[in-house]
Amino acid sequence: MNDRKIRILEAIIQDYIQTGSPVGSRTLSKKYDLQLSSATIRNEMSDLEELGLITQPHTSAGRIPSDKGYRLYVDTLMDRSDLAPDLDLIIVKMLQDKINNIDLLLEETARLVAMMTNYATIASTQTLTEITIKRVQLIYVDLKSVACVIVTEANVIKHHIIFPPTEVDVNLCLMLSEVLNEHLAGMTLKELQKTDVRQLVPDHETLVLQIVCAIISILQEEDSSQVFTRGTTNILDFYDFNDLQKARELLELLEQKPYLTKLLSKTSGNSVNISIGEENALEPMKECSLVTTTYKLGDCTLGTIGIIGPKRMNYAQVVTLLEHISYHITNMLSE
Amino acid sequence: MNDRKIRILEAIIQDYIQTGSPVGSRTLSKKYDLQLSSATIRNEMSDLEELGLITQPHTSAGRIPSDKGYRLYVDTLMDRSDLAPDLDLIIVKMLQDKINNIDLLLEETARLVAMMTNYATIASTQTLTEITIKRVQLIYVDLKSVACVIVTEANVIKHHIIFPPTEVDVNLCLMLSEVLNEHLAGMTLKELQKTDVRQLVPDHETLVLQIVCAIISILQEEDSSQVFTRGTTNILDFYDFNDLQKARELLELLEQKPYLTKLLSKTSGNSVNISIGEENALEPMKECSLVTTTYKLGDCTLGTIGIIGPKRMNYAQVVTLLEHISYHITNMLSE
DNA sequence: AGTTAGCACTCGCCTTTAATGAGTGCTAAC
DNA sequence: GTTAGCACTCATTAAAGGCGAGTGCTAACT
Repeated sequence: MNDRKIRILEAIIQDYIQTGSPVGSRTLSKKYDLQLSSATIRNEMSDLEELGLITQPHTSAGRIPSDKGYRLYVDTLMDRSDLAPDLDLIIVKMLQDKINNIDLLLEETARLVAMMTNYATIASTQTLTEITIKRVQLIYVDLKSVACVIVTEANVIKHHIIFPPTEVDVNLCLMLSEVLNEHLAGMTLKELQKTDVRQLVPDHETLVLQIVCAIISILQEEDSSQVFTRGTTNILDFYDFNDLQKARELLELLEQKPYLTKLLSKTSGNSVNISIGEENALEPMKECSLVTTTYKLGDCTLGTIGIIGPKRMNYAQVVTLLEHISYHITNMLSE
Repeated sequence: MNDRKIRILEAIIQDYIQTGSPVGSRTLSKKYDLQLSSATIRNEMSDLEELGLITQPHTSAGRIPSDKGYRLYVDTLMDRSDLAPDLDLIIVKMLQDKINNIDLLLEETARLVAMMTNYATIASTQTLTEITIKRVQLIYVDLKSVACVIVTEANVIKHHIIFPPTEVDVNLCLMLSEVLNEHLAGMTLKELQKTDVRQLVPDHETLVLQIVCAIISILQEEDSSQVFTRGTTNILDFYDFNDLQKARELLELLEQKPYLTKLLSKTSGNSVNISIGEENALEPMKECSLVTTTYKLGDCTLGTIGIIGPKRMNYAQVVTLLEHISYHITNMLSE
């Protein structure tokens, strides 16, 4: 791997990302300032193919980058492109009035990212298992039903309606709210599960148990994590007409929350994550790349944003955009 | 329009719904028990075309039903097919444990319908403008924020977080909850808007005003109506490969809540509604049919279910299914 | 030894051409 | 009023041929 090979590989990847058709030696020698004849480039390309960085779709076609080639590119070659400064402004403007409602914020973010990139976008709130409870409140609905509302550390509000075995009244609800608040505020799900709540209110042991079960189910239910997808139809552009079937499978997958949650769950660390082609676990994603990032409140991950594009997506643009979005949201949330 | 024409029209529509390719006179005379030669049928078909009930995609092709033809069919010709009795059981089983959470119920319903029909399915909760408030509760979150939770007549719970101008405490929240409950419970949005709330708690006029505004915005916000779509990829089957573009437009439309709400808002009456081809207002829907129904609690419409299929959809099956689903949900909810 | 020009060969893609067959309208006979 | 027969239409499919981008290999050049 000499410097010349690197330059040629970079040119191939850039050209392929731009045009979408296999890149030939003649194109490279003419379009890029490599100072080499097409024959020399052909020799180098042959080597690059042996190294597994590029492949030929068929004999007598140009070369396209392999997964390994893309990986090398995003890891070492790619330089972050700058984001147009007015885009920063737009991002902040579009999102700042949604900052009080995390669901709306997510939805808007997904819309925005999809619009700016023309790729499919997913945004999700984290499951609440590691978030602490800030407040618990029971609301008397009628004789036979009580709404159980919890507010988490991140000001996310969730609720669940329960039907107690015996009739209830307003005062009971208030009293229990007070007791529960006192004992449960500040706990995470794990702590809550370890707590023995049966002694809290001796007269209403079963009711309290029922309520705490409801809270636990709110926190751990998959349903507590919202997921939004936007711009999914862009997927139809990734594939050629003949394998519409594949695009369809992917679209179907994006309709199902469990898969989406799984897809985004791998996002780790505090920067941008990239998963290319075969690196993706899910079958329909193996022709795609996934770029994800998270946004946080303090140390606590609140949600994830992901972009699904073709393997030949504009990584530089996408990474830059996600970095900025994540930065702005994290910033706004911490105020 | 003699009886023979009706029989021929019916045969054409049935055959086209089944096969999807234009129906010719010879096919009709052989496949259906009309006791007529193809030549006679040709003459009748020519008449049916003049009446605007069928059309030819091009000279020398068979006939396909026009929108007007389908309309006649669903209005007078179509006989309800029976639903397999075990399907009734499945419907009840799948839905009954979601009955306490209207959002989950909807999501599951959409999934179920999409699975059973292989058409795209939409389900939405109604906007809450005409529903009465059953209970209001303020939850003290921290010094600077208060969660405002309302429970509606249908046990739907909604919330909104507000940031009062001055600091608050637990007792203030409880006191205000009590007062608001006393005065607002039983009101609909319209009544609420007419009410002058400024005198309720003289010491906290602005706060109360802010809270009531929050309630109003919860009730009237478009966002308060959840919409779920399932099986949207089935749309790709409706169109041929060449006008993939149209399918795409429709898919895009189904990603945008305002359009979906608009689409379903036309559903009226208490039975099943059918809208065929050009009868649909939205451009990308003009190649489709939409079948909708509602489910209710008492007199109050709680939500809508809609199925989007090709104009040649199996109306009998879809109508029957929706009737049953609507019946079961309405039934379950009223318990 | 590295680089380049030249050449034969490959193969996907596009266009043209021809064949096929389902279907129609019209006419004349039953 | 119904039906058989016939000429005609036209989308669809398959085969054939030309085009062009691209490759690998060889031999010559620096």
